[in-house]
Amino acid sequence: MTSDSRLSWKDVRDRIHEQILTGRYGPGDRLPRDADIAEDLSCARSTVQRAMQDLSDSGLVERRRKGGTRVRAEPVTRATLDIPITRREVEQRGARYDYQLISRRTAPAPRGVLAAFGLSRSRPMLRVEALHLSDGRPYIFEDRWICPETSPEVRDLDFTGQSANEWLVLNKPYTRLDLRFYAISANPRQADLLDTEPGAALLVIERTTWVDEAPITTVKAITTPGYQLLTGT
Amino acid sequence: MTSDSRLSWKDVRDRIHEQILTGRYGPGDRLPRDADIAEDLSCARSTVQRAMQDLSDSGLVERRRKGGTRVRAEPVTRATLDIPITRREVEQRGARYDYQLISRRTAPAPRGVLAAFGLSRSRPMLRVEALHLSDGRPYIFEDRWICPETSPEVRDLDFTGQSANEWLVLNKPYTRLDLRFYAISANPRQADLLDTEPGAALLVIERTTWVDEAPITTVKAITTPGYQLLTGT
DNA sequence: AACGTTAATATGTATGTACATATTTTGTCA
DNA sequence: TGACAAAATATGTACATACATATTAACGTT
Repeated sequence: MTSDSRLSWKDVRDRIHEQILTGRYGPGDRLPRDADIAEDLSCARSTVQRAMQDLSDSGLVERRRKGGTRVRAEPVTRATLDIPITRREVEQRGARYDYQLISRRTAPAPRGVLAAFGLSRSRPMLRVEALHLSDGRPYIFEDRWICPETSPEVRDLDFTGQSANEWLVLNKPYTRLDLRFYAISANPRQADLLDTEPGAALLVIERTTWVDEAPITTVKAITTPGYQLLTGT
Repeated sequence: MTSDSRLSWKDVRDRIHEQILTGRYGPGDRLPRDADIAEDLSCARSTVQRAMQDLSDSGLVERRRKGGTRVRAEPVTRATLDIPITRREVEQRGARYDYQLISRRTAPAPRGVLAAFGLSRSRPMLRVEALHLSDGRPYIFEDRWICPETSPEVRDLDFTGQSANEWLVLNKPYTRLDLRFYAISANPRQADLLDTEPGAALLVIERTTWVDEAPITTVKAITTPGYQLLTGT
């Protein structure tokens, strides 16, 4: 990758990956130590280290100090998921984006919300319901709770122009994120809002964020029928 | 992290992360070059590089040669998803795992399967339908197509004892993976297999894998009602 | 002003060395 | 034999240096 003579860490990674692919090393097998591989390929140990780091990140291999490196015995399917701001998601599909605030009011957080945050005692939070539209048709309905103790600014925001989704993602970076996906049957209200039939199967993307243990927001993004969430490109 | 005097790359990363959190650098802003940060913190540039690499991987920051480092203007919610082998998933919940082969036969791959692989002309593939059970109750129904040209071994496997899920994950590492999630309404057959009502909302996890452009398998994992897919721990 | 070439520059990579850290292994003593 | 301490060891990190590479900025020519 770097030059034609020197070995790049990606070359080393691919080499080892291939040896795993071809069965040279099977699940649970121990690989040679970095230093030996480095000598074998006549490159620096740090180059092997970088390659191994990547293989470890991708879940193919497990490394432990003194224990060495071994191929994962119980492999997992690991993927990275990118969820953009909804506006951007719509626009990137070449559609026109619209946003509609449905409700915004403060109320004591219900049990489900407290559970998502891992809180025990109840407290008032800001609930924002909104609809994202693609080419004028409902796209995602979001039901969001925001903790005003962590984000006092929200008291002065009405979320009519800019969605809470966008404002939070732009202004409230998080240190911890929980994501969950599941399917629900549309209840009458959801069906009405999303312009579909009650009972329709809907994918829900639930997201909860914190800054250092302090809860920021939790949101249920209820998608329209047929919505698909993809990995990669 | 390393010692008490020297600065570890995680320290540097957290420091910069915090400066982004506190608004010292906002979306789109350009950060100082690595070398300057290194001098500021009196550490090596490679330490800053390592920290920046991590911030870049986590989607918080974008780096371009000569262009420098800047805070992502359109942030994304990035998460890593680990999908274990179904057997292990069940066992880790403390439940008993059972597996039931429903059908195994060769047939021309339908359009949807060819589309998933990105193939144009049809060809025969092995279809395997199976049920994973948790404590004797249906857990996931998998509808899988395997390309026998890429994995000739499957011709001699009956998948009665070991599931195709497990065999493939253990023996067929992939180089490319596509994942998609969506919701469906159970049709009568699915409802019957999963012991639920027709019309129930079900989460579907669709997975397609390749080795270097050669298709391995594509599978629809149709989960039981209430199933949730989580990130992190 | 428009365009293509050249220089400048910030990040990316490779290397060697020196320690740090987490485990395992070994050794010792009761 | 068993428990605990000490040595051995493989990975992890930090640093300094040298070069590679991609991209922007500068510059001159038409």
